[in-house]
Amino acid sequence: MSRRCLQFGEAQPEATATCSISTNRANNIISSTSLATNSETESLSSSHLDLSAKSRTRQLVNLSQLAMNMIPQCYGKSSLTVLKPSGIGLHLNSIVNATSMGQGGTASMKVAQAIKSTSTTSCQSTENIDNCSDAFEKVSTPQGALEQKVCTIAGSASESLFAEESVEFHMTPNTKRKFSSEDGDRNDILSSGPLMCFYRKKLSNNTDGDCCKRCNCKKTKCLKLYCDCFAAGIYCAEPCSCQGCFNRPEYEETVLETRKQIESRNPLAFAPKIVQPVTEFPLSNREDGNRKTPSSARHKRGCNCKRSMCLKKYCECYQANVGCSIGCRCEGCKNVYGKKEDYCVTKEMVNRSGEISESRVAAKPKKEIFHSELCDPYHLTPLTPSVQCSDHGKNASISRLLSRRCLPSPESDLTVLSYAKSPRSPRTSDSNDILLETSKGNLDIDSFCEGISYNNAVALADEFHCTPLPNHPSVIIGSPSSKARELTSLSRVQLDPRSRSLTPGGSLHWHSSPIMPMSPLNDNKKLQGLDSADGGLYDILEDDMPEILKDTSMPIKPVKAGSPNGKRVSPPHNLHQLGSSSSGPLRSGRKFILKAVPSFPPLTPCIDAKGSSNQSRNNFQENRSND
DNA sequence: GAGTTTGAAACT
DNA sequence: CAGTTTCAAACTC
Repeated sequence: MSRRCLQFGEAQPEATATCSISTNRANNIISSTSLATNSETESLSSSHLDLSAKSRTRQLVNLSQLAMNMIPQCYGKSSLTVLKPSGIGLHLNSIVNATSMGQGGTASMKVAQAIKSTSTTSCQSTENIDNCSDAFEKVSTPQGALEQKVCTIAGSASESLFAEESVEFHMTPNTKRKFSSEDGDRNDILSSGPLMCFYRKKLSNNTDGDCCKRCNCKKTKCLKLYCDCFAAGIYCAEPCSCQGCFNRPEYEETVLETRKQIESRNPLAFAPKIVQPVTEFPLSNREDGNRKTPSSARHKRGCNCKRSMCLKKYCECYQANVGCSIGCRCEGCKNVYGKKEDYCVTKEMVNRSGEISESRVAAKPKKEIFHSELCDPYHLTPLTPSVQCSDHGKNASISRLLSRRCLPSPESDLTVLSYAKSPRSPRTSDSNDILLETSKGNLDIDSFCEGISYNNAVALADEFHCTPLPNHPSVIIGSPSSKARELTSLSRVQLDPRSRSLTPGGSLHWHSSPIMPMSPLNDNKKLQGLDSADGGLYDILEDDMPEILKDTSMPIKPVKAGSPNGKRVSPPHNLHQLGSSSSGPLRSGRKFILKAVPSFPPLTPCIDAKGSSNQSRNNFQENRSND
C-alpha cells in the first residue's frame, strides 16, 4: 500500500499538494476507481510498473486519464471518487459509487491497469492540477466546490444539463453534510448525493427540494432510451417508479448488452445531446471573458416540436435550456432560449462577417444543411461568432478545410472523425495521433496553423472535443459500432501551447461538459505539463491502434447516427488521404488530432440502485468475481 | 391522480 | 427514409 502511495505520489504530487489530497487518498481513489479488490489492487502495483501494458488498456487510459485528471482535484476531500472506464454513456452511477465498490467490487485487471498506468502516465501535469484547483478556488466553500466538481462530471455525463445556467446544483443540506464528511455512508451519499440529485433535478425540474423523481417506465423495463435513467447512463434508483426495471446493477449484463445494441444502431445514442460549444476568441477578444457563452449551447439533434412551439418541456431544446438551432425541425419556434430563426439570422450574420459563407445553408434542403453543418465547426457556436479565425486570408481555406472532409454523423460530437486511414507506418505510431494527420501535399497544416493563433487552435480543438468517448472494452468489443467508438476514443486534438501549433501530446478534457473546470488559458499550462508526459498518453495509445485505423483500405464512412444534426467536428479536408502516407502527415511534428471526450464517466453499477440492497450487490459482485 | 398531449424513440 | 406506432414525460384538469 505504501508503495502504491509512493507511486502515486510520484505520479501526481501536485495533486496532493494542490488539492490537499493525501497520496493515500489518491491511491484510494485509484483503488475505488478501478473497483478492484484489495488483492487486485495489490497486483496492480506491479502492473503499474509495467507501463508497456498494452492493448485495450490503452484505450482505457483515455478515460482513466480523465478520471485521474479530474478526480484528485475534484474530489479531493470528499469521499466521492470516480470512474471506471467504460463505454459511451456509461452509467453515471459508477462515478458515485466507485468508492463503495472499491472495497469489494470486482474489476478487471484491464481496467485497473488502465487506471493505474493512467495515474502514472498522465497525471504529471502540475498545471493541469492547478487548473482544476484554480477553477475550484472560485467556489467559496468546500461544499460548493464539491458541488461544482460533481457537476462537472455529472454535466458531461448527463447531456450538459447545465448548459444555460452553468451550475444549477441541487443539493440538500443533508447531502452537503454527507459530502463534507469523509466517512459518511457512501451509499447514502450516492443515492441521495448531488449527482443523483442533479440528475433527479433534471427529471423533475423541481426547485422545491424534491429532487428524487425519476423514471416511471412501465413497458420498456428501463432498457430503452425512453427511460431517462437508462438514456442518461445511470441505473434506476429508489425514487424511480418504474416497473419491471432491468436498469439495475444486478442486470448489468443485460444493460450493457442493450446499450450495445442501441449503440449499434446509433453509436452516439448515449452521447450528450446538448452541445456546449467552446467559443474561443482570439486573444484580442478574450479579455471580455466571454469565452463560453452558455446561450450558444445547442441541442445536437435539434427538436421536432410541432405544437409546443418549443415553449414547453416537451421540447428537448427548451428542456435543456438551450435555444433552437438550424438543426431543429420545429414549427413556430418560440424558444425563449433562442428561436431557430434567430439562430439562423445570427449565424448568417456571423458568417458574413467572418467571410464564411454559410448563409446559403439556410436555404439548402435539409440534407445539405445537415451536411454543411456537420462540416462546420462553427455551427455549434451560433450565437457567438467566436471562431472566426484570425484571418490572414486563411479563413476561407480553413473553412474549406473544415467543411470538406467531415462526416455527417449527426449525433456525434465527434463524429466527424474522418477516420482517415493511415497505413500503420513506422513513424506513424503517430497513428494514434490519429485521424487528422495530414500530409503536406493535401493540407499544409503548418501554414494552417500559422494562420491561426493558439487560441484559435484551441477553439478548433475544442470544436473537436465535444464528444463522447468510447471506452469500455466490454462494450466496445464486438459491438458493431466498436470501431467508430474506438476511433472516437482515440481522437483528440493536441495542442502545444509553446509552439502555438498543433502538436502531438496532449491532454484530455471533457469538453462536452459545460462546466469544465479548465480554462483554455490553463490549457496552456496543462498542456505543457503533459508534454513532459508525452511518453504518457501519447505513447499509451500507440499500441492500441484500432484495426480500423490501421486498415488503409477502409473507406471513409461516417458513423451512422440516427439524427441529422449532431455536433460536427470537422477535420481538415482530405482526411482520407491524410494518413495515407506514413511520411506525409504533419511531418513537422504538428498534428491535427481529434480528441475524444467521454460523454460521461464510466460505467459500472455502483450506485445504490433501486431495489438493490447491498446484499444483493455484494452477491452480484461476488458472483462476478467468482467468474 | 386520471386523462390528455406531446415529441422522441422505436419500429415497419 | 418516410410513415407509423409505442412510449413515457409533460401537462391539464
